[in-house]
Amino acid sequence: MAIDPPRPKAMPLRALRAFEAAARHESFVLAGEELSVTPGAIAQQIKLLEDWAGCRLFERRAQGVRLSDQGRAVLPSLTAAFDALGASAQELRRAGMPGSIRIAALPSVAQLWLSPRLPGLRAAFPELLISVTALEQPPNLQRESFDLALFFVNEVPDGVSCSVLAEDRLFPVCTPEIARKLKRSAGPSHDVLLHDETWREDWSEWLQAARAHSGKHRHSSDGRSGPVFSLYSLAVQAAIDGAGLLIGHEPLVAGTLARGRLVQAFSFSLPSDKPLCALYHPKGAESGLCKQVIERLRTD
Amino acid sequence: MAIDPPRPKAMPLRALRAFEAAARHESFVLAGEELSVTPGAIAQQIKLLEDWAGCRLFERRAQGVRLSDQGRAVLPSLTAAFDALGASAQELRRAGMPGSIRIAALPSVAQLWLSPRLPGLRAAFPELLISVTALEQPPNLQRESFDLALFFVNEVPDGVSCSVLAEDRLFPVCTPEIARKLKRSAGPSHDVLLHDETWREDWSEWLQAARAHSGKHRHSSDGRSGPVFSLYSLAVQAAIDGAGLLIGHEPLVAGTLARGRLVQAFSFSLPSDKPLCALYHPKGAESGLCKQVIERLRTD
DNA sequence: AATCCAGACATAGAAAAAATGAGTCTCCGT
DNA sequence: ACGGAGACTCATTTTTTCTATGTCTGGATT
Repeated sequence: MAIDPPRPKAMPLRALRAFEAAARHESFVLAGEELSVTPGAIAQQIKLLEDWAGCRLFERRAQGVRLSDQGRAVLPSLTAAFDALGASAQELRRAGMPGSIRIAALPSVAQLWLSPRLPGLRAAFPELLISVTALEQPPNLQRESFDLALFFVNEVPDGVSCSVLAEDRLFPVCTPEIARKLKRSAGPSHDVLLHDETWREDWSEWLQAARAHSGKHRHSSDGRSGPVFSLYSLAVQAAIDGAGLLIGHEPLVAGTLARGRLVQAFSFSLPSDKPLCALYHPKGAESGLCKQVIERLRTD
Repeated sequence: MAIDPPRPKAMPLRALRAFEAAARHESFVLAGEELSVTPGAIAQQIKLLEDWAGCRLFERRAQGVRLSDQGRAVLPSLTAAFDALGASAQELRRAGMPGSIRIAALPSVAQLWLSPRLPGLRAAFPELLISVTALEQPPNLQRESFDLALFFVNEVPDGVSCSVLAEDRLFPVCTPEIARKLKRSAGPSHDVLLHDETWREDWSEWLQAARAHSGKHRHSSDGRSGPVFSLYSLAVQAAIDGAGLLIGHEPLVAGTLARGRLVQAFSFSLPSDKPLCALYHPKGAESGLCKQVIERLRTD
């Protein structure tokens, strides 16, 4: 009669977090990215949790993992629990640093859109401590300690508020000199196409839409050739330096266009379905402040 | 302009758990006991969290800690979040081991009350896997993986169901030989009093109540003298061996009394306000099974 | 007033947990 | 058949967490 087996171990918190992320993405690679660890670390945590729980949480397949029924059953409540935990933690953190606002933004947005507006923002809220962090992906506002996220998005997770700052339109831009040359050749057939790492399909999409629209703008490479920049602002700089044609995102190149350093190369512009949005947590203690900041940014 | 500070670290889960426990108890010592670590470990985790959040969570005083306002503000939601997390984790674990029931019980209850009933229970539920763990304190059923907890309690935490298995009464017990001797001396004035570690006040309380009731039963030591046993079952065994007088808890000595090994030494018995209860989580997947088991135990 | 004591703290060192890195395997799609 | 993506394992390294020990503080006790 098994009296007194060792007291069952407390739930493995990190393993639960790893599982929650992995289950949500149905991928160890993506979970690893979310938590900033390697996929191997996720795999180990999952194994740990499987041992603790006594059942398989994922079906392993060569091309990825698939959530087991048991795993699927608890995922919603687990996610809700971690969101609640995140909310509490953020509440704590905000209590610790009142009168400050943490902004997350796409690197290109931070540099090309937000940066010029920061002086005005500081002037409008002199007491406010502003910090800006560049992220490739929108953070989970329920979990991570940002008050405001500036990204191009078209769908918003539950429990997050969204305010559109600017619509996005795609069109090729280049220096005025190159534009004059293009006037004669009627299309970018053989010109250098500049690309951004995170928007590699921009040229393909624009070319396809432009052809459908006007029959023109055939390009030899179908929009895949040319140098790729890891930061959009570098690509913009290259375009300013006359290195070739870049697909401009309207909110990001507006300033440069206004200063005449770049011009719209062709009249066709492709509306994007992902406007530049300000995302924020409506329950955040600073959400009133947040709204004021957004209003200021939008009207700047 | 501080672009791109290092990405803020994810919330420190263990530190949050430590804080939640410490805040709930307003004591690092108790929190340490709950989590099975030293108070120093709790203090370190708290410091970590304070650094992360950027504010003091406790006021330190020589005689203990006092929760700060910020800390107090988040405690309810934090507790709720961890309860939710615990519920999810337990759900996972139950999925992993269906058809089993984990019982936590006071060591004395496990040995003296539950043990004799286990064969009957196994007979009634042949397929059921039963595990029994002895604990000094009732576990938090929201967090720990027990389906059923058997303890003497008079108040039940929120969200936990309680079924009374037996009322408790306190009265001195001893061997029949000693009882005969006592008949002549009219009270336990100079006899050896046996004590249990976790119920050290039993003798004092019984003596006080007995004196108030009948004016008799004065004891030279006021109920503080005599050997102390770390397990009640050892004290019972000592009493059976004629080592002295022990305060019997009715549900725990009923069997021994029935077998005639011990007898009630004096007629006065003190009703306890803490009946022997079966605690269980009403939302547990196995709670139907749980109720059947309780019913079986109660009628045994 | 002197002493005791409980509880919190700091530090160093030990122990445990987690993460990495490299190499392997398996299936999918070409 | 081949290449690639994704996950696995295992050994190693790094980080985190815990303990052990001694100190300090302020209320309670004598």
